[in-house]
Parts: sequence; C-alpha cells; structure tokens
Amino acid sequence: MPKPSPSSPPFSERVIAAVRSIPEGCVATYGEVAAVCGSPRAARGVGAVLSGRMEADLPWWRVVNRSGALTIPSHLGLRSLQRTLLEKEDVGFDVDGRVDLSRHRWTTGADEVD
DNA sequence: GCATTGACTCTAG
DNA sequence: CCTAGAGCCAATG
Repeated sequence: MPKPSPSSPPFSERVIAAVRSIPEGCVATYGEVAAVCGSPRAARGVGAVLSGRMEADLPWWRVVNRSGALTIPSHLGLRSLQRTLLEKEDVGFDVDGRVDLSRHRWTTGADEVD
C-alpha cells in the first residue's frame, strides 16, 4: 500500500520556499505564489501563511496582490514598511501606490513568454 | 473537527 | 478604469 507521501511538505513550507525564491528587486503576486504551491486559487492561503511566518526569514514584502497594490493591514504599520522595503530593493511605485508589475513581476520561469 | 476570519482573485455592472 | 458581490483556500480559536 502506498505510504503517506513523505515527499509532500505542507502548503506553509511550500509558500515559504516560493517567497524565499523571489530575487531582490522583484515582486510576486499571491496567486503566483499559490500557483507554485500547487493551488492557484489559494491566494488567500498564501496570505494566511505569511501572517504566521512573517517572523521567519521570509521576504513577505516582495509579495503583493494581483494589482501590485499592498493589501497588508495598515494598522500594524506594515503597509508603510513594505513600501519602504520595496523602494530600498530598487522597486518603483505608481502614483496610486502600486508596484510596477510590468517591471518587477517575478516569475518561476515555468511559463515564461518572450 | 466545526465555525470564523483574512496580507486574494474573478466576474459582472 | 473602478466598485460591488460571490467564491476559494488555509490558518486560527
């Protein structure tokens, strides 16, 4: 009988690995990270994981929503922190406070056009 | 183990 | 292009 798949790490770990794989000066969307995790519809799950692993060595600030906007709770001051960190990473912001996804959109290289 | 919440995304207007 | 509503997934109590 098939063993309980020992090579199936939890989603959390996969999200951590995906986010950690994001190079400096680049940003990825929750849906992109979720897709790499195996669930393209688990965009919310990614946020849930990040909120619980933010204390780890995880560049959570490189993760933005599909519009490139920072959907992080501002009451914790994290929104300003993320924007500051991204600006320090050489990431540009739009006048609306959104990241230039056309310029910093990170991809896994699995489905790269061009 | 069920119910609620939340750093999302999609479709429709 | 922006707003509104519904759906999906995972974490937490």
